[in-house]
Amino acid sequence: MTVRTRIGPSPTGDPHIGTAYIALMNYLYSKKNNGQFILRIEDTDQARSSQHSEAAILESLRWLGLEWNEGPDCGGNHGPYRQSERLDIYREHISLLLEKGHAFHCFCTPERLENMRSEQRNNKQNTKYDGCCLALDEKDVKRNLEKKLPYVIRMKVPVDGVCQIKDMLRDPSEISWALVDMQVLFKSDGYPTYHLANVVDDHLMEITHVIRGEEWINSTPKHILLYQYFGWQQPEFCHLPLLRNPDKSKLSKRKNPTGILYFRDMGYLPEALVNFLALFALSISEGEEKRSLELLLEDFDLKNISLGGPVFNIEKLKWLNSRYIRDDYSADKFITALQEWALARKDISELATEIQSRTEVFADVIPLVGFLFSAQIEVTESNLLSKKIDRSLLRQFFYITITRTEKIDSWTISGIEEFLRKNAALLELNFRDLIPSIYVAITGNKQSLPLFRSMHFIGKNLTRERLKNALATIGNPTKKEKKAWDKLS
RNA sequence: GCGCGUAUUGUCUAGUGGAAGGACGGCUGACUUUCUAUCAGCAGGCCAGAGUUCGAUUCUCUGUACGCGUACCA
Repeated sequence: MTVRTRIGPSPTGDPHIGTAYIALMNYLYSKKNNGQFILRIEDTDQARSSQHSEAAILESLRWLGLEWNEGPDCGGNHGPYRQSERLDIYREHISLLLEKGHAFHCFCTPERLENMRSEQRNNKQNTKYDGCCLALDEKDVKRNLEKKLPYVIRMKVPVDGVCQIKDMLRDPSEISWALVDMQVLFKSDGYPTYHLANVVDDHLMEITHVIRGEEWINSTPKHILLYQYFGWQQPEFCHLPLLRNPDKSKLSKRKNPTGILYFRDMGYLPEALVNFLALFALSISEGEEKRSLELLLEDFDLKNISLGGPVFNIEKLKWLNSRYIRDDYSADKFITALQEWALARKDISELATEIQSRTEVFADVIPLVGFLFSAQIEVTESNLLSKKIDRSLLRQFFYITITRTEKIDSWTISGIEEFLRKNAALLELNFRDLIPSIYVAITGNKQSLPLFRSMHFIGKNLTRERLKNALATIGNPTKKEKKAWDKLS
């Protein structure tokens, strides 16, 4: 049997370094076993999915050099590879479950569910669907459907017994069925949830090994149960530990740069990033850690992976990157690569006339554009602060802006302006008064190239890093402040 | 709260029932006009407690910490 693995990113937000890590492990495992690696876009969340994000995912994975055998762009024999284009398939399968009595219609309103859960919490019970709609008979269901009441479809779950979860890297573990919720499989918008789509697709796409993050361990019983309901053989499961921040919390944008494209824009080399991520599964105890993808493949064994959540250590990544730059690049190649990075990574021409109009002689240009190409810029407290803006409010402005960048998807010039204005309005700050401080945070100077265009050029990830740096300079929020400010943002 | 998972230096890790090894980072020195790089060296560790044992970082139990889950998000 051919080994087939997959990466199933959901196109919500910036492609994440964690996705690269899981993708790499799937890629390496399939290659090691002469198998195939599939890319599937899991866009079942209509509200949050975007085309922009999907394009960014393909771009990032391609940049890393993780080529897939089948995917939404190149097709394959098991398509389509975008879940939003497979709705008929899911409908077919959900009615199968309905027929067999493994699933049921649920007409409970979100309000009722919310009340039910808070009551359960008050009684120190586990929150779990109470099975209210399980009592509905066929006639009730039919009547409700005719009334066009909104509904979801939930899976039935055994009342007692335990589910055993086998994992390639761990001892089998057990979870009692009593603890497993009657998961929604089909949402009221007619889209499947991850659980249904994932199982159906993995089966139909003949995925043999499901290698994914350990955040899925707890819902694995639901997946196992679905395989049983359908009468399918379940794949091998392998749950990988999640990447961590330096403080051991789950890797997050708030604390660390996590966008794959951020690393590209900062001048990391894809081979260095891949090498670095692969080190987590290599367990090379001695000898050279700098290894090409081919070399990595030679010694790759999923079993070597350490189960403790590894901290994403950017210092070591930088060291590896510098090794690649020194060892693998001639002076000529280095200059060429540098030029490509600086001028072709994004279209500097969008700023050309702005730069031009501020240039007396060419020598003016480098200091003027320096901030566009730097990872860090120097900012001082006195430059950031302004008489017109209260310090605490300015800190709050930076804080909510950082937080809110996570939620906006597109990053257009006009969108950026609107975004900043909204945040200012939220704090009842005069936007004009605020501008100088933002200039300093982003460019390092009170006067520079146009702000929104500059922010657009450096991108959302770097913008966030600059704002974080500015916030740290005038004082990170205390725990109390964080709590209060989080409510606003 | 409940469930699941994990635990070797600051970080990534190797390894073992009998003096814990490598890499990044740090520090010192050599080289270099300086800074890198390079070379040489130094410091730093088995989460805690109990049990089994002649002997436990390794086996068992308990605890602690951290993470994940507890959604019509994935």
